[in-house]
Amino acid sequence: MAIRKDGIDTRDKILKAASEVFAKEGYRNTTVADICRRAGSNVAAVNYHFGSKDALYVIVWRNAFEEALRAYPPDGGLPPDAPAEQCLHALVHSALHRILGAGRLGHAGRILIREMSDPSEAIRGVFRDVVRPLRERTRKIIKRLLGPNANDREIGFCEMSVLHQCLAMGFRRGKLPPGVIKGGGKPTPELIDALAEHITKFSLAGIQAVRENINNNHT
Amino acid sequence: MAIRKDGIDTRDKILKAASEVFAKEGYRNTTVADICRRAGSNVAAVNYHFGSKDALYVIVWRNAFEEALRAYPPDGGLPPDAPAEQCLHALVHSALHRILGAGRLGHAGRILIREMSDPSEAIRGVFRDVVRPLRERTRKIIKRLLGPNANDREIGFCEMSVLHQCLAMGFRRGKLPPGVIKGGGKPTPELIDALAEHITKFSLAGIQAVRENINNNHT
Amino acid sequence: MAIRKDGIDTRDKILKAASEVFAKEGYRNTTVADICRRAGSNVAAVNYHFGSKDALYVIVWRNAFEEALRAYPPDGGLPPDAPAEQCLHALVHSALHRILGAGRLGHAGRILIREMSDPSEAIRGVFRDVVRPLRERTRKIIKRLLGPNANDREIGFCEMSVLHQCLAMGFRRGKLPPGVIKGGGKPTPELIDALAEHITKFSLAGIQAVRENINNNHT
Amino acid sequence: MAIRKDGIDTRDKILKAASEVFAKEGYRNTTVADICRRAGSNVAAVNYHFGSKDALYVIVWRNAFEEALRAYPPDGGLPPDAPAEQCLHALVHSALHRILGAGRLGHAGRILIREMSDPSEAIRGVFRDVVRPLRERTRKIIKRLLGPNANDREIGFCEMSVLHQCLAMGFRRGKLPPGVIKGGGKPTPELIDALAEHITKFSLAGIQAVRENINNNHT
DNA sequence: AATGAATGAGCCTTCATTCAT
DNA sequence: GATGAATGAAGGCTCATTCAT
Repeated sequence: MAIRKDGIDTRDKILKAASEVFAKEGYRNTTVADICRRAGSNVAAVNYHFGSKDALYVIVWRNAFEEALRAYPPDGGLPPDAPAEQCLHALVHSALHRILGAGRLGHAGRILIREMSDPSEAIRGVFRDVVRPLRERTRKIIKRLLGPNANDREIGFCEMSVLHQCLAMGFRRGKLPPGVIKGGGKPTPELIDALAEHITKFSLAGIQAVRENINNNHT
Repeated sequence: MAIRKDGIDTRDKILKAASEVFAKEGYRNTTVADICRRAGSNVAAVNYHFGSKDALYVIVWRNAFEEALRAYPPDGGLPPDAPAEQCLHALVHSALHRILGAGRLGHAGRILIREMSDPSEAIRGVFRDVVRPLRERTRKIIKRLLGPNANDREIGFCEMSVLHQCLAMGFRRGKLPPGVIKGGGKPTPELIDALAEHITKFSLAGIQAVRENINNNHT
Repeated sequence: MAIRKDGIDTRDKILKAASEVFAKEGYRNTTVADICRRAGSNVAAVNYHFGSKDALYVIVWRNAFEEALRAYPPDGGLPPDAPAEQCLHALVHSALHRILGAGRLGHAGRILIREMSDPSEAIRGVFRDVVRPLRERTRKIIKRLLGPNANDREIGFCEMSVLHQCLAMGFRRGKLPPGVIKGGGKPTPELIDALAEHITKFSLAGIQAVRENINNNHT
Repeated sequence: MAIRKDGIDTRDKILKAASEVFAKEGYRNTTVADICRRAGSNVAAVNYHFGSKDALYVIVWRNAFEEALRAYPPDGGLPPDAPAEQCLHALVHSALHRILGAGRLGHAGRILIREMSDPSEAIRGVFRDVVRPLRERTRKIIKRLLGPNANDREIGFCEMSVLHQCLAMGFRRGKLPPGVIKGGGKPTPELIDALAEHITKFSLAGIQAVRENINNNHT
């Protein structure tokens, strides 16, 4: 019944525009007018389709994260009983792609980073839902790598070491420091892969060192 | 020529209030009224003393950073020819204290983190002036640890690994994940020290692994 | 030429919904969306069927009033030459039922009251058409009760005394003051009848007093 | 220190403008812009001085009512033990002046009437505080006039009969029906006095009739 | 005949800044 | 030197209405 193509189009256009602007500018810096201008629609359109700026933000966020998780699942397609080293690599690899990826696929990471340092009231719930599982997964892998003698603090520290190497990439807003890439431009997929390789190797060595330390102290 | 004591007081009170609120809420979430209410002065005071919200922000930022650097110098008081391992520890230790420290001394770190993920136009210049030297210092230490065969990319990657483990702490806004500290509260100086210990050890092992890899590839 | 049954249905549903909402919330507090939600139709329906919110309001008003007048005619079915006392009672009785009556029949009264204190431009015409005859009828009855010596002011005052006792009930929005009815709830038909009884008796005594006063002054 | 005359002036101008517009148009129909235009100030002034439209409304309301009560106290300056007939007259007289009075003194009544038929959420509390005492006073007088045998319903009915004759005048928004005053214009103080006279006499007769009825039924 | 989509005008409020003392 | 008052430029949202099917 009177399904108008442009109805869906406008909604999607707004969603697209919003995810771009939110990712780039953050919640507070983005105005509804910005989004609508970019989507080529009227200011009232956001409210019509989503109810409020807040609600739009939540939807954009959820969409972006789900899409990114689909494109780069944290298990990298590995079986649950794969070696912990491979699991760690898969985790790091997918996280980096989500955070640094170009286009839509990078929005999730960028929004996430913003939320971490500047949480919008609107989104705490979503945030928790999405970040906790990731942390759990990391934790499990770390546990396997540290062995049975590790205590909570040691696990927690290693968890932070690994995750922070990935998350902090979001700071750079897609730009790597000079020296790593000529001109400090945006990272190519190949560079992201190399970075994942590095972080994995770096972290495995770090974790191994912690493990040895634990075992020495226990004997 | 009596120096207007309370003039200076007001200025200082605003500076103090501003650094607290900016650190906690970020630039855009902070209103001039917030600051002035907290400083016990009136809304016009900010503009009167500093010209604009922007200018106040820049000053707050510079002050906070300089104060933090004085309190926790990145060289930790070590002589320039100290062993690279000690230098790395000093670097990490001071960075963590600047970022996680309680009270005024933590403001610098928190403002820094915010700026990284949400740069205010007002501050790009200051930002560069302040961050680059730190990066240079880190780079030099990494270079010494990696040996003469390391190329720019390898150095850059390790530099990021180390710095990001520190910087990302700012995300947490002073709260560590559960398991590391009971209740996820604010970190004590002791905990910060332990964390510095961990990051240093973790990173040295990571760097060492990278170094071995380099040498293997070169033979 | 099948008559679009659901077309009429929609129109009627809107009319019903509108009369309820208008009576309860008043013209300005009612949104077209409110009405359409309640009618189970879409926002465009009001404009489609009635042209505008204003036009719908006018129609609702007229309908409600005519329906109420049919259900409770001001003459109460009395012959024109019935005793003035009975006519007064019939008038009061029907007015109270129109104003306080439950369901559709009360809408007319409630809308009327609202219009009196907050006239919408849209309706002045209708309002006059509908109120004037009532006033005329009241006036005639009062005249008979006051006798031939009453002047316009005396008639007008008594007219107001009687009508206002009825009309002001609309203020209460269907709730009577505590003491009159337990819990201050909505009036039952029996209570309305009792109230009509009271107002009639009260007013007849009042009018009689005015009449005596007139006659004393004239002698 | 730096008391600016115009500060107070603006606040007062807004208060004045607001009480006029609110009384004339009601809460919902009045825009902040209307008020400020009338007060010759900026739209932001309302928020600056009063915090919100709601808060302004509450203040206007309270002011208007208090001022009106001061100008026309419900006891009319009578001693508490004055004859009930005189008390009733004083009550009616003052109520009518408050409701029909010209200029500022009439605003209270007009706002009151609006609130009765179209309550703003903002004001329920104030409303109760202000109306209940009046009702109590009326009730006491009625009780004295009805004698000891009256029950709650009889008292309540009479209370309504008296109060409604006064309150409903607010409907007219200052205009009396044709016949009472040439041209249906605004009531003069003299006319208001005459009306008070009428309502008192009318009501005393009504109450007396109710009383006789009570006593007949009790024997 | 009917409707989901879209719009623009308008409203209340916030806020950095300026004014006048 | 300092401040209470005042402002204008947005910003988010509501709503009656119009558009396109």
